[in-house]
Amino acid sequence: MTKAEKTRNFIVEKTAPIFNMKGYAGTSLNDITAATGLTKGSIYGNFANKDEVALAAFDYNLNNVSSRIEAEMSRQTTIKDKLLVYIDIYQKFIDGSVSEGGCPVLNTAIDADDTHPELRNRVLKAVLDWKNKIAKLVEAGIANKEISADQHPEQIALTIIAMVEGGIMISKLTSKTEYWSLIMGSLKKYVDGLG
Amino acid sequence: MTKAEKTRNFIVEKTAPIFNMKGYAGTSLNDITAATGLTKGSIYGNFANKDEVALAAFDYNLNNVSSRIEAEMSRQTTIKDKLLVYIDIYQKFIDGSVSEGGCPVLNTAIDADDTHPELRNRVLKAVLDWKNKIAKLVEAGIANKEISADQHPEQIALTIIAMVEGGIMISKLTSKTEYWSLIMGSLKKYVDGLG
DNA sequence: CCAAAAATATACCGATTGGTATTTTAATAT
DNA sequence: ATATTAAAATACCAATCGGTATATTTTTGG
Repeated sequence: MTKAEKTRNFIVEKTAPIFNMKGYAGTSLNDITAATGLTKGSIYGNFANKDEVALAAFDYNLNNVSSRIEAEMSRQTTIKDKLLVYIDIYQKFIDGSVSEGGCPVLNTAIDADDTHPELRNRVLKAVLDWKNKIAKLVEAGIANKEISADQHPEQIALTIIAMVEGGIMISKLTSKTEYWSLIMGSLKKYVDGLG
Repeated sequence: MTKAEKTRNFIVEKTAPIFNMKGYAGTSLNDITAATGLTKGSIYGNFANKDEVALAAFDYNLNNVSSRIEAEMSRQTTIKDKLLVYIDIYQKFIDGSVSEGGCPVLNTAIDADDTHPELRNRVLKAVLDWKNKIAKLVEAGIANKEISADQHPEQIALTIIAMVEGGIMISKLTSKTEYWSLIMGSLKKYVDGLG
């Protein structure tokens, strides 16, 4: 890893939580230099512009959550347990014990969908990938009789994502982990009722 | 209504969709003057600062959705049908046939929760009021035997809000009304299963 | 250790930000 | 109709915005 690569990573690590909390328009270059301790010249020596930093920060934030989810999923044996890993993982993103600012998918979707096409495309891909991943899990669950055959994989995937992301919005806004538990209780019941 | 009141309303009407789409930090005073055709002097003659415009715009956007929901709810007779009015109402907010930028509660919650305490407090109150309103409906449903007595009103309220708001995020981001239909299909099933 | 190259810091740029003091225009009450 | 008041437009402000050219410092290969 060259010095430039190290610095690039360093900048992304330090600014990713800021972009996640303040959004693209709300994060200034002053925020970026303050968080890194670097100067504007150094930032622009490693990134062409603010957009590139924001895009890299989103990728970093997304990988941060999806890698944790993937790791936890591989520890689970049943499909239903795999579908429920979001509950524990995202709790940590809500209470701030892991990253700051909540879910980057939700934040970036709201932040960028009417304002920043490039960023929107990335989070769009993330949501579609997420949906397809869950749908495939459901198909596997149908194949091994864990889930009944009359279930609609895509619908289940979308419903799970909606409950998770909606739950994050509510719990983060209200700072009530109890609300997260209640909503996730409904999700458990939903997944349990799939077959 | 005095001239000043008229102008105030005019400014709020014109800028409300912009704040809903671009967020607080993303909406500049230039956006405001461009949307209204007024000058900065006129804006600041009617509002103390940008914050006041943003707060008034949120109130306007919130009232826009909640008044439509209330009107549609009063047309429904059963509790379950009342709980399902969000499906049709919010579809119009997603496809842009009514207002622009999606749900102001979701947008403002994500935009403000880490950045703008005053705006956050307003949307926080909106979500809690919304939750309490649904919980009361559920209690009425339990009272008239429409919903079984072992159901948890607050949990149901939070679950419905989560599914609606999560569904809005997905459907707006992907521009797929089909996804909205699928998620709302799950909501219907959920509400139907309450008793 | 030393020269070439790479990375960072400094100093600056025009444009835009939110906001204000003052002047001009429009509305209103007598 | 006119004097008074209210509202809107003009012209300005310092600060910050994203970005760049250049100088200085580090790193790296020989």
